[in-house]
Amino acid sequence: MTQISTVDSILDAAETLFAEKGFAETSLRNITSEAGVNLAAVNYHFGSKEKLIQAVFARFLDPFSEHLNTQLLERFTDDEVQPDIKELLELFAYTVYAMRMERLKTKDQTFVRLIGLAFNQGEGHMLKFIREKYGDVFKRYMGLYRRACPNVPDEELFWRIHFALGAAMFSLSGFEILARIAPQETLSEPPSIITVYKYIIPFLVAGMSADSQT
Amino acid sequence: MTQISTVDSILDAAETLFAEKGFAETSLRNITSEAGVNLAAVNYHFGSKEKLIQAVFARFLDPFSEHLNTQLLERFTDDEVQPDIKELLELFAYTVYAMRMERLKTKDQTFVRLIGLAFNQGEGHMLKFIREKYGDVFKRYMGLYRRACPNVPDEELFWRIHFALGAAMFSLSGFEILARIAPQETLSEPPSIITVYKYIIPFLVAGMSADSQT
DNA sequence: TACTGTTTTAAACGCTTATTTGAAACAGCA
DNA sequence: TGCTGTTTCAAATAAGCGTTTAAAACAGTA
Repeated sequence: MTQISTVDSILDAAETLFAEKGFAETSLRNITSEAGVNLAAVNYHFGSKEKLIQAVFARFLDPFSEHLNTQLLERFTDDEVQPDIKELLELFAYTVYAMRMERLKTKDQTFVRLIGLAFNQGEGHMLKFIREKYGDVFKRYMGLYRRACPNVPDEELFWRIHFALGAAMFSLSGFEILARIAPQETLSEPPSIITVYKYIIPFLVAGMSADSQT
Repeated sequence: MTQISTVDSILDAAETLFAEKGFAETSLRNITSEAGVNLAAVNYHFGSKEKLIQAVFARFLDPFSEHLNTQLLERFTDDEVQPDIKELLELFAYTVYAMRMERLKTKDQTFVRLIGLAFNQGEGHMLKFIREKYGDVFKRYMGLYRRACPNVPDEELFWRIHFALGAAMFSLSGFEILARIAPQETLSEPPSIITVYKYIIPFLVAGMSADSQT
């Protein structure tokens, strides 16, 4: 067990607690006592609670968007070829999953829950922060769907992508609660979050490929 | 303009503010000053903030579940006929829309945002309250999907329904923000929340009807 | 009018919050 | 060792929170 810095233990604790309870419900005293550091450390190292929240997001969104971006440039270079919807969805899912694997102590649904929080209780400035920092990668990703679904008009495609985003975020971030009430196919196999990945891909592929509502 | 009671103005203000900012971020002082009533009125009429939250939910979920239930019993009585997925989705969408129409002052996405809050920051006891009060109607509704998708196993169908729920909740509750950045098909027609209803139905029908992941 | 129960009011309660402060502890270097 | 900049610490600050209280205002009835 290597010694980790004050900054990192604050980020670790904040990430976990934010994902579990939300921003407002998590106090700095919660975070610092969980991290085993002094209360004043947050304001010393980050300046304010607000900036701590942004730092938590930056820590996992930076590698996430970088990973996604390099994969996009690597695997979808040819402008002539029509990208495969399933491949696009799987790439995104795998990137989320890879981020999770990089830090073993983090729970499966932590990242998705944080993203959901940004949308639901960020009061705008959180989404603004995310859009400004990571908007370009997202736009490039959306552009590939544009090419993958040439028969779907721009407006409808925009909403379809957000339908997909919502489906994924809701089911993944609420996985722990939902898995408890979900029926199980086989008793031998305990329900893991992989199940959701397995089921959601064909669901979204079908939705994205549906005939347009002209 | 008819005079409304203290209780109702508290519920109105609480509903709006909760949907906008969440439970924890909305103080009783916010609510009572917005409602134009005394601070103590909340604890006098509702007992506590917690019970006020439940009252806000009950006020719109009671008529919602009743409307949905009567429609289900009315239109899907015959156990032999296989229900149509599109009809099931449209019934749900219409019920949400009808609840919105009943109270004109309420914003389009208020109800969906509240439901989303219950899932995201209810800390369990909110979902418990909803499940206990409205679980039966939801189960009956889910049972119809069971019959409508005979080739999809229970577990996969369960997740598909929650994918659909997530897609709807995310896009509807975030409509105001998303509509601002969405491309518009025709400039003549201003983007309304009806657009989302129009687009999401075929998306979800296709997803729910997709081949199972056996 | 006098008495009733209900509702509203202003003020206070005790507690938690984010943030600030100044001193103490620590590091690296002369 | 003595100095310097960085980091940690306990304590205090001011503000906001949900909730309670006791008195005032109100409505209905006898």
